[in-house]
Amino acid sequence: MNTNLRFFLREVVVQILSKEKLCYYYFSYPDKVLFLDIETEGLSKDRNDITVIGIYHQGAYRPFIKGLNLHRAFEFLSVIPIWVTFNGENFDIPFIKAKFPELSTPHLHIDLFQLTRAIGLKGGLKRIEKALGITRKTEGMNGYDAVKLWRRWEDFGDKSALRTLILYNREDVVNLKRIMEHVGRLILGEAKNSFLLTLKQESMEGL
DNA sequence: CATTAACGGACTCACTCCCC
DNA sequence: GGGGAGTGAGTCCGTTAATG
Repeated sequence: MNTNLRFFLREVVVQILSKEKLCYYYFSYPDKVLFLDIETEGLSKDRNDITVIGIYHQGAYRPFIKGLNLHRAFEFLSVIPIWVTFNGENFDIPFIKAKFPELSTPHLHIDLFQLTRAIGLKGGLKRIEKALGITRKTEGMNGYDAVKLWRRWEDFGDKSALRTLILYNREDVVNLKRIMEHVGRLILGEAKNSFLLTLKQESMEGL
């Protein structure tokens, strides 16, 4: 086997194992996993602030709101080592780092954006929810609506806007778990099948 | 040996996608 | 609208094979 081919195969194995490993840890340590989704005032972590941090941990959803209790999210984020996000690598975590510079990053970060792509599920969170048959009360809303809802709360004290924003964030973060369960079972199932297939082929060759 | 075409890897660049 | 990652098309360059 030439060097390039060997290098390529090793990369493939590492890729497969890393996906599998993330899912393995997810299912092995459910009490050490939190689902995280933030809402912000805009897209720039330098210019815009976090408005809501939604954390779903052991079946309980907790919203942390700017101006009320946002800093208390730190207590969860600093203690729970496995974080599950959607596109968090490029969005949520840079914002969190900017907000809490003293916070160490998660020991294990599962970015569902990468895992869903890896299994051929294309698109953003909302599109993937649809593909998996997941419905929501805040159907049709997007992140920019979340910005506008926050402005209504902050500028006019509109409590219903804040309630809708929290509901939107709750559905985002709870649906992360449903997607994670689906993707995780699929990846670990595939890994198990490919392992069994290899065993079967090897035993056939032995005959 | 010299030339040329064909091929493939490496690289760039523009574009798209994703989060709010 | 900000910014990072992925993707696909286009380009360049080195290697190889074919041919005179």
